[in-house]
Amino acid sequence: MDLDPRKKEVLHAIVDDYVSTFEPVGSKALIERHGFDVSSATLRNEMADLEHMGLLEKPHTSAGRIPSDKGYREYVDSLMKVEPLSKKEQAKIEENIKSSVGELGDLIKGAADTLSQATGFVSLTCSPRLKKSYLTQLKMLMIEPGKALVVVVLSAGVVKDKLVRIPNFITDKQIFDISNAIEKNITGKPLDEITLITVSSALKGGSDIPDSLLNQVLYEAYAAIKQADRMDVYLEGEHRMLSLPDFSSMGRATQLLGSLADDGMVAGYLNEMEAQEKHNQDSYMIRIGQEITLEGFDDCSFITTTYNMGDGVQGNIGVIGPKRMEYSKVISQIDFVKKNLDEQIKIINE
Amino acid sequence: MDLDPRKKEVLHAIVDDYVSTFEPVGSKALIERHGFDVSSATLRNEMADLEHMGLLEKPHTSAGRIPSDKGYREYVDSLMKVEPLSKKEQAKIEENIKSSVGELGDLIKGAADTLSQATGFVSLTCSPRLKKSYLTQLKMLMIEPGKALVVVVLSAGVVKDKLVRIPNFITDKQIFDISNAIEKNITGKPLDEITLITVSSALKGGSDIPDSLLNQVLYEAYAAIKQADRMDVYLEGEHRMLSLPDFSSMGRATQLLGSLADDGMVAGYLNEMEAQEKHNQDSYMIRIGQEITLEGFDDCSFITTTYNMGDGVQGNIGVIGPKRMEYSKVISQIDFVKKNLDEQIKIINE
DNA sequence: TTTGGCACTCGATGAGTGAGAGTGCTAATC
DNA sequence: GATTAGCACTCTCACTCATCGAGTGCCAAA
Repeated sequence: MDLDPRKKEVLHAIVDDYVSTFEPVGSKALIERHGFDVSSATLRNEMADLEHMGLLEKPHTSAGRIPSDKGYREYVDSLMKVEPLSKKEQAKIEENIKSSVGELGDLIKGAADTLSQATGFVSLTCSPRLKKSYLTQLKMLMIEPGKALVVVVLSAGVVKDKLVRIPNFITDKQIFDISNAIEKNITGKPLDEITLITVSSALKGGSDIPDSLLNQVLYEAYAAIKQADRMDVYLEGEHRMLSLPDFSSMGRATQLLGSLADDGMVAGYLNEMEAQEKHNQDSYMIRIGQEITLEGFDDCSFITTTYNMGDGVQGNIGVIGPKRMEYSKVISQIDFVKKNLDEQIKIINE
Repeated sequence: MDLDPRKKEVLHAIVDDYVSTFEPVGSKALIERHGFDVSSATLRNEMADLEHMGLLEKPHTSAGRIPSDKGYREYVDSLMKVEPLSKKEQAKIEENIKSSVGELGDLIKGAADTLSQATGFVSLTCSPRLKKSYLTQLKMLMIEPGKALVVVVLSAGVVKDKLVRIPNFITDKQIFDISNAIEKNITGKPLDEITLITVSSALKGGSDIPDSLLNQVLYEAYAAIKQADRMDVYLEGEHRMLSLPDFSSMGRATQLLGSLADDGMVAGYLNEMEAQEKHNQDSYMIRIGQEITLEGFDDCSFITTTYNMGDGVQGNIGVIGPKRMEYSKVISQIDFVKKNLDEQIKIINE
């Protein structure tokens, strides 16, 4: 979109104003608050132009203008300048994240909490897609007769486990042997290339256990491996959306929280988003208003980026907020949280 | 509270009416809908009496009556009759719970989802208090140099694990020996009697690892054991509260969801409730309105019961709903979900 | 103890009104 | 050709006011 400089200024000013006041911006207000040295009539003409171009809208005839989805998009793509957070805000985020020590899961949860608190919106984290990471260890541990714990260790130090049932009279020693054999078979293979056949091959016949029982154990091991790839989406701070004027009508609020409650839907959309822009990894994915194809998110924006777990394994972190948000600030916040998270993960992993 | 029979009838009718209509109940409505064969004036007198006794309230002078917290309490304690669910409802719940197969965690989550869906309120589950359960196994598994997985197995078949850091040059074999020694030391002990000293005793000096490093490993093992006792509260269906007329004012809704977002607070209160009525295990704990000492739950009720994991280990399951609820029905629903959950857990554990 | 009658209270509803903010358009001006 | 002043017009919002109806409390009679 090619706008002459003044139109850019006007759009910029209207977005800024609307975001901070949540009130349609009129030509007079624009002069008062932004020191344009032209008359209100001139601005009215500019605004009418911007409206024809689809960048602004009017809620009704005698109100000021608000940015359209396209207007926000233009603002995000070409107008805004992302500035770093103040020292104070940085310190708060740093402190928050550092205090959520412990395991990886706690750390990510802590980052999500921090992000939601900082932005006042819903934060979203998604466990890394592990399809491409490879398996480094597989252990099966007898818990009691008939029950074993399968521990799957992946590259990037990710550990997953699953409690499975096995035939009752399989012994400690047998499980140990089986898991060693499986491990030998599949170590180093990317997760998405492991099939039940890969798991089983080279095992049958080499054991003193009847095939049918062995198959059961193998299947459980295989299921545990596949489950490691489960995509976990975690949303935090849903209630914060209720305090926003954007969702102060009960209807909208109900609908939004209802949609958010369906983790699976959000996870699916995240996947879709990622497929759309595979090119620029490590940068931001932004979806504004109706660009979001999910029902009920017309007044929202998604902003996500990736965090790094090493070995190229990446998860997602970001926010879901009202489309009327301070994009530049929110992006800084996400960016800073992400950096801190990356750092802490590195420390955990050595 | 000793009420003459007609007062009982009147209170019963008012609670029923108010719960289903959410409108203050007047003397006329009472006659129309409940076929009392006395005049409205008589009922007015009865209602005035019940109000003096603190069982009813008036929102304002010219409105009907609504039950007070004390009124609901009387209703719950002496008036209502709990009736079994219809076959249809039973079937739906059964089906729902059976479809959430997999690990214990999935099962409990599934039960919570089912309960929330059936009642339309927030469901609440809490992992069992494990203080009194004893340790049956402890294994440490080397993941990579410097990292080990501690697997803690408790009575009732509960398995917990934690990824810990250990000194870099401790070997596979050493970890194996240490975990065996610890296991020997504490197997059979109740969780709350295990201290760092119990874990360490009889180990020092008996190994070729320097004490300071050994201590680090022991401490991590101890931390993993202690963490097994972590009380996990899971709330599901918060958004459903928004659809209830009871919380249709934005202010109340915001406050309620804000409070619910603090899992820790709810967990703490649950503990407190349990301490108060240790006598009648396996039955219901009900808290109505202001009986709940947490801020912001004046219009809510908690109803919880316990589910059984075997060996006397019990977790909690229940709902948080508006105090204006069909208590008898909700109790039946909780009861039925609990029974199904108990059954499924038994199947998982054999 | 119950009942009919009556005056009174109070919230909800809806119509009417005026103020205020903002627009688009036209004609004059730079 | 771009800018501006002026003006008629539109639409929302807040406020007032009157009315309606459901429900109460109380009193006197049955």
